[in-house]
Amino acid sequence: MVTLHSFPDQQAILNLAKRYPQLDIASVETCLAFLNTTADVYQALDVHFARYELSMGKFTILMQLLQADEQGLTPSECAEKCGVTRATITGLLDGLERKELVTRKPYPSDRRMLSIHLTDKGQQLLCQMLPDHFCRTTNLMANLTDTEKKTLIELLSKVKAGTPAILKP
Amino acid sequence: MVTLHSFPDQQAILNLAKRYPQLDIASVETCLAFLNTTADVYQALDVHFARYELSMGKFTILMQLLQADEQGLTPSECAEKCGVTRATITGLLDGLERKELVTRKPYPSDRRMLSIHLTDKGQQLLCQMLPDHFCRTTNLMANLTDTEKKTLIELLSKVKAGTPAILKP
DNA sequence: ACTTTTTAATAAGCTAGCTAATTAAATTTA
DNA sequence: TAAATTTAATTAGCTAGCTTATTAAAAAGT
Repeated sequence: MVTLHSFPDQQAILNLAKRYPQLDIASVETCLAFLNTTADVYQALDVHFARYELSMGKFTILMQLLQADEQGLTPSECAEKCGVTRATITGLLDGLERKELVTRKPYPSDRRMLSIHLTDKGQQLLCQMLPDHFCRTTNLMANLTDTEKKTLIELLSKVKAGTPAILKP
Repeated sequence: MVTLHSFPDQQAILNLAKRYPQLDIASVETCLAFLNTTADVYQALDVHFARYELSMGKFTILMQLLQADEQGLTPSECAEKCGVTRATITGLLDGLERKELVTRKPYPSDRRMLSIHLTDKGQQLLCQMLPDHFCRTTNLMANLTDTEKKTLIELLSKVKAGTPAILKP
């Protein structure tokens, strides 16, 4: 999980800007605000999921399985839907299986694959926690009006559109 | 690092909203937009820091040391400024020391403490990478006008203000 | 002056992410 | 039909975060 904060004060940014003309103060401040908010939100979410002895990764898999049909999902499908590698999914499923929240079943037509299903216990846990979960998610965003939520989504998509600039060689 | 994505489609959110009246669609969509943007930005930043054989945590420590005075920083001060535990700082300093970017020196007046300093090599690495780093940070935010950057900072601080709602028992 | 408590850094053990390699199974190629 | 290639899941090894415990050193209390 990410709890890293960065707290440079205004003076530190100004000092750096003197030495590095490439530093755009407004951009750096926006970036730092984003990273600091991320650290806080993730830390709070970790506490939240820990109440139910879950992590965000485990919870995400459970949610994907809740919405899957009777065939379940393969580990590869879980990896794709959750945006992590298959190796990571293996570890997460190990934990979920140990807690008896999911089962790994053979895939009928391909012995390389598995079919992952929610157990009754897993379904019950989600039923129990989702009201609380959605309440908290709603309250996380309660300080924003509906217009502000839309604005935030638009601005975040502009930030996201800038990520290739970091990846470029 | 966090690369977890969550990609529920519109229909999935609507289905859940039918079963869980606590689910506020606008809040969940805003939250998911935030988490997805976070995943992308962190993934891109990981690639960026990896070019210099660093991680965000290591880079943050180096930046704190760059701005420190001649006394350096203690590991405790690093932990506080970076927002992680002292145990985590120990591991990060191990890596930075192995790369000869920092040195651990005895603290003059208290043998429990250490004084951490940038090496010449560490300073040279920062001088070399910071122009590129600030260019990329500027480009990450280039799709936003200055007004939008200020708006984003304000909206993020409202999100951050909502984190106690997740922490509350 | 000695004992107790607190503090700093680290070690141990864990989770969750990654990459690369491995094994078994399916598909493709010749 | 057999060999070669590709795929799915896992394993191994790593990093970076955490908590808890440990050890050495300083501070506080008696």
